[in-house]
Amino acid sequence: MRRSEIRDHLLDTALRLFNQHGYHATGIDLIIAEAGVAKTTLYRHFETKEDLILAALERRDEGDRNAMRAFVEQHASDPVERLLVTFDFLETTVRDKQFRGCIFVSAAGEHKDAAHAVFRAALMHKRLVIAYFEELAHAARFAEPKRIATEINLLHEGAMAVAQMTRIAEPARQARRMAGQLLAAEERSPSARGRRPANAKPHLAQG
Amino acid sequence: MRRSEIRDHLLDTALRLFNQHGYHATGIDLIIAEAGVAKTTLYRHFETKEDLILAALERRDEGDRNAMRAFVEQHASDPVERLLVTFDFLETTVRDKQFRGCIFVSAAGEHKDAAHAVFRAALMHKRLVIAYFEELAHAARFAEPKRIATEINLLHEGAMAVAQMTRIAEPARQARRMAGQLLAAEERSPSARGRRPANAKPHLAQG
DNA sequence: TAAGAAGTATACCGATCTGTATCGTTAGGC
DNA sequence: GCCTAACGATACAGATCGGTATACTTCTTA
Repeated sequence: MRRSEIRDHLLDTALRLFNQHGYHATGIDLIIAEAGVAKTTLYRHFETKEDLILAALERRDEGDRNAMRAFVEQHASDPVERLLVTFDFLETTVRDKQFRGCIFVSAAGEHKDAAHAVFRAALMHKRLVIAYFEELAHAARFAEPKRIATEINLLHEGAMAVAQMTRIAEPARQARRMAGQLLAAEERSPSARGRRPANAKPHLAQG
Repeated sequence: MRRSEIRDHLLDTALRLFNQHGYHATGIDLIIAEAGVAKTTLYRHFETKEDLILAALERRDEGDRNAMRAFVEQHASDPVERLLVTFDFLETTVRDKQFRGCIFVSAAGEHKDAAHAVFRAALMHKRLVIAYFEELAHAARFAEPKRIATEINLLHEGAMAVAQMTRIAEPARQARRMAGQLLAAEERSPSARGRRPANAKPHLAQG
């Protein structure tokens, strides 16, 4: 392994173990053993375990949001449909056999102080995801894109929490159907309704 | 403190600290210090820390579900309204300044192995809550009470996850409005529709 | 009221935790 | 090709973890 790759390899290994066992339950010794590097090397890249966690969350934040954007742009062009397609992306996430809940919610759950850097990093991820939903809701010309975004986000969070316990992908599909039902009843700007009547898209109600 | 009260006092102290700091981050020494008992006493009541966690979750499971039942029965008699009132109970929960996320989701998040006793205890709580929702959905004569129950549950989980991060109560109200919107569009058995037309209850759509 | 169960206080155990120190080796940029 | 920074390996420090042992005291109850 080239030296320039070590940092990312450490982050990926740590993310895998944090997801598998949790943050407190994953020791530094396990991380370096799984990554196959010396402890000195880890502490040359990251000052403390908390720094490692923060860097790992940052990496995952970027990766996840980029992946969602790419998935959405590839699977739908209609802006309303794009909001629903985010649930298809979610389904691919929870369908992974290694899925054990949202790592950001888990991170906040193990660092519950709202002033803690790890909590704030997790919160920032959620805010950026909601901002993306709002961007989609705005493009779809919904009358209240902010509210639509938080509703979509609430359904995402619910599906992930349920899937964390049941370890099945159905909650993601159920959340998609619920979102379709709700969006079909939402007001959109006249120009949007003119081009695409809100009640004329069966996929909206059927998810 | 009477000796018969010590066990419950230990469980309440442990629950408070688990909620405040998490399960791994809460040490035995802190629990006994906060409870004001000797370590020997704790280990006379609970064989291991895991046993303490399990007993604490069990206590909280019973308390929470009883509280929700009592709240619902006190605040609504109409069976559809009762499903929505569960979100008012949720709002009282997340409005507590000490709310830091669902302790069962956090427990599962820190004990991610689906075969782990703590994970299974958390899962059992969720199943019992869904069973109660199904009971309410059945009483409301919805055509698919099982699906309705899981949808209500998904909204509950979403609201709790969002409130865990934002530390505000609004997600609970938003989830109630979403539930009202969804239930208003649901089919109910003829006798139910005969007595109470599904589309004639404005509170359903407005939450 | 006497006996026994359960409480307190404290010292201790071995394991594990994060993080550091030491030192020989290796790889990459000039 | 050489110099230096980064690597691997290992030992270790100091704190904390869950859990036990011991010795003394207090409450409960038959």
